[in-house]
Amino acid sequence: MKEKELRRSLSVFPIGTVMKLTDLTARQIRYYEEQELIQPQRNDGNRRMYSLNDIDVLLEIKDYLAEGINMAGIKHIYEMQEQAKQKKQADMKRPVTDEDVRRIFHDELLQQGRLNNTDEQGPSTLFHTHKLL
DNA sequence: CTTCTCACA
DNA sequence: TGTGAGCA
Repeated sequence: MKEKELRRSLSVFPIGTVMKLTDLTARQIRYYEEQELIQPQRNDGNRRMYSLNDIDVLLEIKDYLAEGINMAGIKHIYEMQEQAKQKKQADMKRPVTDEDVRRIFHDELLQQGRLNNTDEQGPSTLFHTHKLL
């Protein structure tokens, strides 16, 4: 069950293929990389090469965008996933404190608030992001 | 032909 | 985000 992850991590698709698979423009794909949502590798010719995992993330981003979440919100979602990943180990040994609960609750309120604060643009939001949180 | 970076009548 | 320029 490890070879599979390794294969999904292999960067073998040029941006053109990713565009067709995700329906995103090259501009958007490169922009999301700039936002550190994906980290495609480069081949000898400086061409970006994407992995299946990169494509999965891109597809997820497209869904979040469709649900009205802006880039700031999406970045926070992935930031939290990373935090949860690193914190998981430590939390395994340490019992959950009330401060942990407060932090989690605080982050959720932050994201929900972002739906109203039009710090970016397209405010056709105010939808139901609750099911994601 | 495809992708890259940079810039904006 | 789109789009076009000028390269590789």
